[in-house]
Amino acid sequence: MAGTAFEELCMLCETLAKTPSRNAKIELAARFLSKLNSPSEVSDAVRLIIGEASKDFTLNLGYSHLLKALTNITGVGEKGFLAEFGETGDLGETVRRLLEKGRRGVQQALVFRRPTIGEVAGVLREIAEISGKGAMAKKLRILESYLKRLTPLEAKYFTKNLVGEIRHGFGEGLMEEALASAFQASPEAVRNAHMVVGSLGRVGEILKEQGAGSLQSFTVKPLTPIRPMLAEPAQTLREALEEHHGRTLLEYKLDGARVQIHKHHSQIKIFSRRLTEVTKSLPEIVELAETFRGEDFVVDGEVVAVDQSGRVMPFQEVMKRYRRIIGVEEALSRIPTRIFLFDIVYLNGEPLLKKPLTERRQLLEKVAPYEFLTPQVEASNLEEAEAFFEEALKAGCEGVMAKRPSSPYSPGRRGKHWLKIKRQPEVLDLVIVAAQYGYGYRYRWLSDYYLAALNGGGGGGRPETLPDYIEALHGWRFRVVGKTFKGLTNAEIEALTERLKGLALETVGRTVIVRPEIVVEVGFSNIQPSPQYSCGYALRFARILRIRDDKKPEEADSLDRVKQLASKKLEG
DNA sequence: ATTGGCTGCCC
DNA sequence: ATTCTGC
DNA sequence: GCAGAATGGGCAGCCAAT
Repeated sequence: MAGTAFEELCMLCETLAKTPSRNAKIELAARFLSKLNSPSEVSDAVRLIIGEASKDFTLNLGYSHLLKALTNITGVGEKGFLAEFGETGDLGETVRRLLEKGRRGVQQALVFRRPTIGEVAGVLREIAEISGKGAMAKKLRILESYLKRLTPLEAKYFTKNLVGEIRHGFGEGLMEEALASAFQASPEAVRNAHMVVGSLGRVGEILKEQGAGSLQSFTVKPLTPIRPMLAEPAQTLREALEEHHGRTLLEYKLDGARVQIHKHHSQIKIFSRRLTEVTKSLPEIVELAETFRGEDFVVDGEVVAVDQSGRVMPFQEVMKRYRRIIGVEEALSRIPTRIFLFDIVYLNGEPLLKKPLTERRQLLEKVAPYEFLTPQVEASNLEEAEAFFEEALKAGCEGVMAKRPSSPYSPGRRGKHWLKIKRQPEVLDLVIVAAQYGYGYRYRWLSDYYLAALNGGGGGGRPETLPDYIEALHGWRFRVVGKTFKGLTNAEIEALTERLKGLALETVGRTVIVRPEIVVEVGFSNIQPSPQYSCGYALRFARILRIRDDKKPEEADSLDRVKQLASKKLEG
């Protein structure tokens, strides 16, 4: 049977974008999916509708390559591209409009047979598979030839899939519902299968091929990663205790990287939070896992970097190990790691997802020696909880996790079974020295702000980066220590945009450098050494807490204060 | 052989 | 990762 | 309360340019 046209999928996406009601979106998508011809077509369609394709295989092709290809096809340069982009804030829509204005090489899209869903997915797969010398040129050639033969509408959604931003308000969660509706399965069964197999496209394929009944057999099995269970943020320990009815299990929340360790017979694999394999980067963890008891198991934990004396090192240090595949041996001795396990979801033939946490913890204690487990206490009052929290901070943690003792392991879910309580953010008053126009629904607003501290001297020299240039324009009176788009409501962003436009000094691309007059109170979790900002410091997880109209820029915090806070952290 | 731009993935 | 917003 | 959107700093890897 002939495949369904990709254009039909594009039209569905256009309708989804215009439909606000979630239920209506689900019905539209379900109707579309149930019409499709084959399991592989369902798989491809699901991926292309929610943008899973670009995440499933790595394209190594993005914005700049797209710009290059577009320049070759339409003759429009970066300026023309930015001008068009500024009209909508959407890459896909920009491509559509530019192609409508005309392309070189008299490639009439209509001359070609319309590509099917399977063909478009195949091209993306093809692009992903190219590597080695000359790879970029080859990828670009394919991209260009494809952009030439697609209609503008098709090119829009091809582009959106390329860069992975679909932006029609229809993501994984709603696709799960749509698949359930299209194939008469329960949403829970679809969700469960998704969490275990990792890809919704694959779930759709199975549904089309084997029907809804087949989903029941899906559960954890060693060497196939499942999506890790997630935690919801909570403000206070009190809140966590209340949520868990006065009795909760507290664990260290370490600032490392999530790992899922699988053992099957003698084979060991380690997976990251997003299910990529990191086994080769962590040979010492593999060696360690070989000593654990249990023929087959799947355990969940956090890997952190430690120094020679075993003290937990900052997050940046693990990252030097985490996805490294070149020079692993050398890095191994330079940056030792340590594993902290906190859960087990499979042991010797038996999935443990439905067992209560307390029971899983007991099994985990039988599998791995105590020193490799995350410290855990049971707290039934605030004093106990606070004492443990303090202890966790002293040990170098970002805070604690609070887990409901009876909770099952719900892969990929973020719920109140697991709560994370982080230490209070640190605060600085900083000056907005520049702002950037946003993307998507924020494209008309200056929604992203460069934050700077007062300079006590230093700086100067030839500007090399945009932050340098901003600092130079202000006579190096301020030093940029971060950038944020978080914390303000849309109404506040809109109002701030108007104020900032009135303070504009110079525009560079989509960035507006402004007179340094607006002071904001900024919360953040950390100050880290920065290779990016020339002052050498950067804020982690910065967000605006409030606008300080009561403060003048010269009353903002200084770079010296930033330095002090950073070094205090190191001693602590 | 090194450097730099870019992407993808950690948080 | 964090934050806000519409359903 | 959930799902989705918008976007941060910094790391390694890959490839192209020098």
